[in-house]
Amino acid sequence: MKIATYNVNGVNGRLPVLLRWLEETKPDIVCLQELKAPQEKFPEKAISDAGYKAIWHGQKSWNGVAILSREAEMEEIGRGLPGEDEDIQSRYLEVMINGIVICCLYLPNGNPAPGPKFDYKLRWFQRLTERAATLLAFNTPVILVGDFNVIPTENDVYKPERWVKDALFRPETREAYEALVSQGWTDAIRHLYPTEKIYTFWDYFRNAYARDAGLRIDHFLLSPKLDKRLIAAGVNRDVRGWEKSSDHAPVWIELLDK
DNA sequence: ATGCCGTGGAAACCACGA
Repeated sequence: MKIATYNVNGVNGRLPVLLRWLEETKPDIVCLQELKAPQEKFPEKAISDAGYKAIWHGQKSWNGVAILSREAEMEEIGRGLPGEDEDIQSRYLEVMINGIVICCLYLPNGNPAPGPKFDYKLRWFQRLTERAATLLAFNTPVILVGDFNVIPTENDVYKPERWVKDALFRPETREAYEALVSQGWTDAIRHLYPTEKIYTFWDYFRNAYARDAGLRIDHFLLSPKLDKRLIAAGVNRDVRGWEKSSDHAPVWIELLDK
């Protein structure tokens, strides 16, 4: 079973690229972030014609997450993170597929930091960590997947010294990520590739992709025991080089079917 | 050190992203 995540940066503007990538790689489950489309403007027909069922949580202009499934039935558990009633940003969607809880997330960017946006990022992170603990307590397989907007370590960025004051790499952010992971989660990419330079995002500016000036900010966190089913993982780097690409590349993992 | 590009929505510019 192949599961992928892709921050599309606009699901409608990205539709040709998204459909080509789905056709070429045929993941079984897909988590999308940054739909940038209201609920009624999600391209349901095109996704359906491509062979995928979809559940999505849209929002006008910003954010938005979706989960697609090619064959397996998919049941929604919930949308939005508990813990802050006034939070109306569409950044979290939770479904059950094949006995696995899939949590598709788009963690706030948090810049400029410090400031209210960074405070929101840290609050959101705390809520995610609480939800993650709740899910772990059920002892069912869970995957936290998506755009975390976190550079976990110096090995996950082309030039760490340039990012130390950035909301993606500040100590508070890395500590929050470490606190979450230490609940017992496995960072799938790092589990298989402990030391390699692996990036999932390259800025549109300054020829970043050609220079390989990238960041690793899209992650799969696997609940205990699920790591034993992890057989492969990678980044579809070439997609970042396609015409009209997102600034993120798709990331994928392959799990042993149970 | 930097929003230089890209997207969406509204309005012919601006907010926002990382």
